Amino acid sequence: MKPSINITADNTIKCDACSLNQICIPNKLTDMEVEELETSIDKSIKLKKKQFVFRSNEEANGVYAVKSGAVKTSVTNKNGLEQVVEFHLPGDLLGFDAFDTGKHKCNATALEDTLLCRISLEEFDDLCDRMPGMRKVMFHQVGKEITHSQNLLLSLGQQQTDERFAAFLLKVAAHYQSRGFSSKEFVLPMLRQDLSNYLGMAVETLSRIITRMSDDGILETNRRMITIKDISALEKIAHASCAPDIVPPPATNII
Amino acid sequence: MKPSINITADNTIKCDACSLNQICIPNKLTDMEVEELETSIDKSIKLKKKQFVFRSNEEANGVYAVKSGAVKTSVTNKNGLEQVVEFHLPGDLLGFDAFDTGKHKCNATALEDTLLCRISLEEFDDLCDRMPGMRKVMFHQVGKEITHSQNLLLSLGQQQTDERFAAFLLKVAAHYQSRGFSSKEFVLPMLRQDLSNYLGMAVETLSRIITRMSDDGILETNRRMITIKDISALEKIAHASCAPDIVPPPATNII
DNA sequence: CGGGAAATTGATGACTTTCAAGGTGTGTGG
DNA sequence: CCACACACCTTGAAAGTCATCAATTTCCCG
Repeated sequence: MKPSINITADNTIKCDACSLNQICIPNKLTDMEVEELETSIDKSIKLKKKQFVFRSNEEANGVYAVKSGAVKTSVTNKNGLEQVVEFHLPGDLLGFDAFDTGKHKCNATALEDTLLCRISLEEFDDLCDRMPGMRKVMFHQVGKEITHSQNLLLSLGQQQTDERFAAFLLKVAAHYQSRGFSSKEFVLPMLRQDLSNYLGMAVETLSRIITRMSDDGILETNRRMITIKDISALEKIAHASCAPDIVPPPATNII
Repeated sequence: MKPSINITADNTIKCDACSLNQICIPNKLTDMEVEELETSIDKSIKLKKKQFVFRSNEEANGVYAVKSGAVKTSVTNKNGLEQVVEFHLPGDLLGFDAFDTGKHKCNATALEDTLLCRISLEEFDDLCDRMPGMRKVMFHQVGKEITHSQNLLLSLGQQQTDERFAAFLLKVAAHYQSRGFSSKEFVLPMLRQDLSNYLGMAVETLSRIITRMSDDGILETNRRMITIKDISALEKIAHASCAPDIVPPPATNII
């Protein structure tokens, strides 16, 4: 485990000049609101690989945005077993797991050297009170996290290992595409260990899946760089678990 | 699939007379707030087994509280595969999956004949604006759902089938105990099918686990009635997945 | 450049699913 | 009120998937 350092970096880039402003908090705010937000942000959080952003049961210090690098969030049971809950890439927010109790429910760890922006909880609360756009940010984020958890549950509960990995790749590809990057060629910033944990399988299983898909010409890998060669094959694998006799249930609601 | 009926029942019980008022919304409100809440509740929702409370992608009609019976919520993928997300017992709330977009993300189905109370979204929004207690209810509920999803993820990703079932039983037992009922003897209102789906295993696997635990004297079952005979054995099974060489990570935080 | 962590590969076997059949209970209609 | 049908649950046998263990290779960092 790396030592804890909280370096203060230079702090010159304003939100409206930040390359992430369309996918970060500002995209839901007016120019005036951004101006005000600006004064409340600590843009100097610098983390080295394996350092914690925050830890479970800890009093929350604020809400974070990933500027560069990557962060994983995970929960741990009393036996020390870890389950990775989400990977946070540039533009993603984290820290909302504490917004009801004030204490974090999961651990957040830097996967590589990472830059973060932070708003303190008090200021975030205050901004939520005064800015409708900020409440939108919060609702949107919490809804996103709930949806994410449900999808992951569906994946872990119902899909085979290769289906899960294919679906994961497609999700990451869509993520990068929506941010203007290549959806065919990208870096997976996490260890195989973390990814296999997230996908609910052994490292060896993940490794074998990747090898098999490479052999089949579906993708190419060079360490953490992934190149998708046959996206339709990937889609076919991701949706393989199709029960033939499923019919959509009729709409019998109470209202 | 049962037909859709929306019967209006008699509506005489006030919240402060309801046996669930300590575990339902009123427990976070002042007497005056309850008085006001009272006027906004439709207490007449009556569902038959297998009817939907609401369905995925549907415009949300409100927030619900289970008065009697039981409801399951589940998500479905494009292949029609279902994953049960949660079982809602008397006193539990549901409908918060729509609170950011206004549209539900999951299906909610009555597991047996069920009575519900409902507040419309508009009135809920309005009450949240005016009553601090109501915001507390919302935050608490959303936090609860996030925590629940994370725990279920941890369970599906890291535990063996019998560990998952044991942990589930202990959770239900704790739930009933906290509501003043027996923690040793209770009814599981859901089908084996739904429970096995929730726990991420085949029905047959669940059935075999139950049989084995009965043979081992850990529990007795009569259809849906469960009697826990040896709770410590159950706890031992639930926590079995203890890796011997896990040490708690040192506290290296950024703040 | 060397040590160690991370990733891959292979062999084996446990756990779980699947398929199939039988049993049990519930509810509905006569 | 009874009987029958159907849905639900249980049990058994066989097959597959995936985890585990162990060894090797690759790559990263100091």
